[in-house]
Amino acid sequence: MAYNHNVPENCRLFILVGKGIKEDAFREAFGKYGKIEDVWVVKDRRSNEDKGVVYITFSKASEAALAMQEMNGRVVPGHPKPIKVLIANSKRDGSVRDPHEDEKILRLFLIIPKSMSEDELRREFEQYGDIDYATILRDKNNGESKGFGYVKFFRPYHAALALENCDRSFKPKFAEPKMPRGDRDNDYEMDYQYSRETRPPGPFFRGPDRGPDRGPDRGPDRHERGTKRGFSEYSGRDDYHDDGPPRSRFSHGPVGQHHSLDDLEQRNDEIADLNLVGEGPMEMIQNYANSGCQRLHVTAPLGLTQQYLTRLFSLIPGLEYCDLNEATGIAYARYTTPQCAAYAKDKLDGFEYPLGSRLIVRFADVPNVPDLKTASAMNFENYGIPGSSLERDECDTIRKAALILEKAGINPDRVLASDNSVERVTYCNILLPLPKPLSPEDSSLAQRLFIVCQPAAVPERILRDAFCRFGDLIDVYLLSGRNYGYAKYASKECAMKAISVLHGQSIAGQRLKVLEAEPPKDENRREGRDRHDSHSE
DNA sequence: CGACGGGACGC
DNA sequence: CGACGGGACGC
Repeated sequence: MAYNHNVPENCRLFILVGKGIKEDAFREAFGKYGKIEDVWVVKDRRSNEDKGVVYITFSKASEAALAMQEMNGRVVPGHPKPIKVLIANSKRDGSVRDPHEDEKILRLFLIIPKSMSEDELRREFEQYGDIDYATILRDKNNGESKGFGYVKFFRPYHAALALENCDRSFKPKFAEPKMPRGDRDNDYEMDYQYSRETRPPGPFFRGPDRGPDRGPDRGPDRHERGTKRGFSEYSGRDDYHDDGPPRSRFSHGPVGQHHSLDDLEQRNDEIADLNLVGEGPMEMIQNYANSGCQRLHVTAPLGLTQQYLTRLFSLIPGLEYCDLNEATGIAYARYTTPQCAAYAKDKLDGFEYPLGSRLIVRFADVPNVPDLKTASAMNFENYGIPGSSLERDECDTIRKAALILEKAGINPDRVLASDNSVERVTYCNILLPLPKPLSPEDSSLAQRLFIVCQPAAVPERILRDAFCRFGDLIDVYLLSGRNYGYAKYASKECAMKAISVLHGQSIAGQRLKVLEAEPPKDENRREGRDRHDSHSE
């Protein structure tokens, strides 16, 4: 536990190769899927010969999962044999293979608000990819939620994306495999499920060439990738290898700064998945009513830059230009067809960008008729709060789009101010210091703050973004269903700084009170050294 | 088919 | 006024 506790789970690949391993070729081939932290070519201790194994550690599980998905069964330049790529066991587990080890990379354990239904849970997580099941554990007697549950994906990449991007209050972890016992033997009979043959043609998918090493017993070639996949319909890890990007969900591709703008543009059609299932994106755009207007009028939050806005609007196919007056926050964007423009308006109006504020998108050349959606888009303080005036579909759309942005290396959460020690964030009335990393969850608590949001609660991600900026933040949360809560800091100085800056300010439209917390209600006194425990053991 | 180096570091 | 969160899977 000394050096290990900050490495994310499932971010290391175990790769089977032949001898004669060239490390650089691996760095080159795998580097495009993410940030490589370590490459280790395993050699025999005495003879110094390759053992045919390479470990590659990525900075995140999603990068490793994507690399596995894309590289398994492929040939690395300079190496004759196709490689096999697996998520490595933790060092602790050694080489033992759990019969249900896929659960370690497909299934998440989650803390779930008691009020949330399984349907809501599923909807919340299916933005990251296809879900096998979403379950909430309930009390056997009264059916009440126990406050936790599981979501299982079909692909490790999607599980990792969910883990890394879902609201932190879910406290997501990769689930430990746990099987009632003895059941699901048929797991081992069905194999295949995903194969290259089911991949549609097109630039985002590798050609129909089948990897040379698919193994002899892949089962029938044609297999539909329907939505009704059963519980135990796949088994070996091979199933999610080698399958290219997922189809009916957008795939985010490489993550963060490794994602080039070109990659982004290549994935234009995937944004069409924002809220539609079934139709192809182009068809869908064609089906938009011809408003007769190709030009959009955009009202952007002050501080948003030309570059970011252009990147956002170019996610919708057909952008001709996007010109922002950074002084006024007014932009005009033009698309090649009225349908594209209508599509862009539909997708981006009300879009939360950056965190805590929204874009307003109108047709530029027709009379401005405010509609319901616009009205709700403007009161951002309601976003994400139960009873919000936003329809669920809209929230989903916004979340999905924000996710795409993040994966594209655009940070939707902040807009830099000219001074580079503080920045303007549109959810807050004052300039704030730049975000700082959180302290590990097991850090020792130095100071607790009591927070009140008046009159209503503020989404947790916004609180986190605000309170982390003073450093050493361990956690911040509101009590469920309440407008008050706590922030925990690992140092008193940082906590006091948070009070001095944030107390009395406005966050997402709510007035904030930030005070030193009183000691917890009925906590066992850890004072002094009196340990006159009468209990044995 | 198939599994683990080096360096790590607060007292 | 506004005070204390949740954590592993059916018998």
